[in-house]
Amino acid sequence: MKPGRRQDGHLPLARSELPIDTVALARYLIGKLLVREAPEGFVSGRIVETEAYVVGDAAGHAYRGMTQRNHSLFLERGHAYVYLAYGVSYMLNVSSETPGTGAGVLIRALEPLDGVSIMQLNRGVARLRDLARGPGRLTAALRVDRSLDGIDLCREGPLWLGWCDREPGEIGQSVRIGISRDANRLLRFYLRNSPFVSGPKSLAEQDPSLNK
DNA sequence: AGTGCGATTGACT
DNA sequence: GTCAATCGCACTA
Repeated sequence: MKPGRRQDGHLPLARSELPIDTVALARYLIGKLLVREAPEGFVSGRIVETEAYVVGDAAGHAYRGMTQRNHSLFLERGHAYVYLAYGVSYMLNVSSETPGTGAGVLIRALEPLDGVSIMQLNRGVARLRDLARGPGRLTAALRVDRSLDGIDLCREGPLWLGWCDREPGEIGQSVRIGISRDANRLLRFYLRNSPFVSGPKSLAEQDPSLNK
């Protein structure tokens, strides 16, 4: 890579490299790139926080079977499932497991890399740390909405996953954020020491057995 | 047809 | 720290 120049020639992740298992995929995606090619320009970020919504998970949208909303969760791994949460924020998931099985990984936070000025415009916020820290914030920064639901994230297009040549760093684990069912499982993964991670990172959260 | 409830965020005390 | 906004969905009747 040439010094002083951003490397934009990223390659999409090969689907064959994606772990089929949802938890393994959630870990795997930490440190990878999320790339958005929009009319406004090229935007990318490094994934620093994910959550697994596994098979048989009462907190998962596929728990009660396939519906019109969640059918993308049942696609072959590496497809986008986008839905509107609280009528306010779009959530971006990567489908996992084998075709016909409903499970996925929620992307919860990005470290902004390319297109920072575009993200600032989309978010109406200037501070780098606040651009994509949170699942609803990152979709706003990247202009991800239901129109991107179901697209293949393993090939170049409006939204895709890419390789990152930087070392991921140490990965932390904790309970998931904002859910009430199946709430004690350690299915959230994040880059330790990253300021771009959402939510608390207390010891107690990382290990609920420390709670009194 | 009506109801309750979120995989959240931003504004405010 | 608390709380309202906001709407699509799943469920009941």
